[in-house]
Amino acid sequence: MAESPPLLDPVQLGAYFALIEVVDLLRHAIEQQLREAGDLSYVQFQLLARLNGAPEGSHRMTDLADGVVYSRSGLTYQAGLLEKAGLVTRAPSPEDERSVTVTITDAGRERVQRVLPGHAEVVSRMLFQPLSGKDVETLAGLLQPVREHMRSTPPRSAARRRRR
Amino acid sequence: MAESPPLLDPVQLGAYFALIEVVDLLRHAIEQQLREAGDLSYVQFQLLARLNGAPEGSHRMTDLADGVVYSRSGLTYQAGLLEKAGLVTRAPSPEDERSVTVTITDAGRERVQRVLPGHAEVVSRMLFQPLSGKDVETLAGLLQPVREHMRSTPPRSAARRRRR
DNA sequence: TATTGTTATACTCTATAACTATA
DNA sequence: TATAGTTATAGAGTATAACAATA
Repeated sequence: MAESPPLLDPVQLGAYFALIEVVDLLRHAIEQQLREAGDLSYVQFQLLARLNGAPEGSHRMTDLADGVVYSRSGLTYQAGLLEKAGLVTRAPSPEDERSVTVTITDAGRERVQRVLPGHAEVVSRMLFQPLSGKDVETLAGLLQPVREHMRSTPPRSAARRRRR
Repeated sequence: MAESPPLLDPVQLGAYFALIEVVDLLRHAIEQQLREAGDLSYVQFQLLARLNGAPEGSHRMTDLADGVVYSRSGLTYQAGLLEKAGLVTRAPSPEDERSVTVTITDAGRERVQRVLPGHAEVVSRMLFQPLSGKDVETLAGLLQPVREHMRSTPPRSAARRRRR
């Protein structure tokens, strides 16, 4: 049996560690800002923001889950919190009685607006301040293919994640 | 009052979203791998890895906390779990009786070794597969200054984080 | 039968505040 | 007084499995 070479070279390790640390610090700061400015968790903000950007301010639960949450029950839980807070409503979908349509309320839109400036400020200050415009383009250009690759690649132990 | 321009331009938004999504998916996959291969959470793995890389396999609690955990009690909790699992030991520091020195055990080192190949495989496959060697260098070069900037910048609401 | 969503439940993790002990 | 760490406690979030209803 041959000795397997290390799977990651030093440059890769550096990129990986930096990536994780940067996002960790950024995310922590954002979560604090969202909590203080609008009493929202990051997941809740993501859900609201997605609804806010949707044509009718609505999505089916299944569509909402995509990319934000990893289990159905997790989404039900978060949607329940948002509903209790009056930021969304839930109603059976007209076309498919099994589905639930989640809709953002006016209060929900206001909440997003209230939180947005501070959110952008944190991202701008922490992430983009040390980067030039050209840098940001480069960064976006590098991450785009990675994102697509991750989205399209079935998580190696598939079964478990049929439903995201 | 002047209308404030959006703080983030479309390219920045794209970079930001991609960054968050990529790390989110990556981290989720890694956490699954670590749990299955070695019954470790990411935080626990980070702590063990740091100890494993330390000169004597030891760190004071305070040093250990740095960058991995955001509250002292959180570290006590995780260190307690690792100790209960026999992966580290804790003992009062010789020089400063207030401090606790955490040391990785042989079992701890074995655990890290057991988990490492799979970890590297996930990172390699998910993150680096779509990137060229040159891309990785560029990415590392972009993230490095951001990382340093974040480390050196006091979190705007300082007081709360005197102790990390 | 397959899909959509909810519920019950159990568990992990995090954070705040109060506390102990040493410097 | 300040620092290092622990404990008690409470809360937020997540995931699995069992379930009900619709397609």
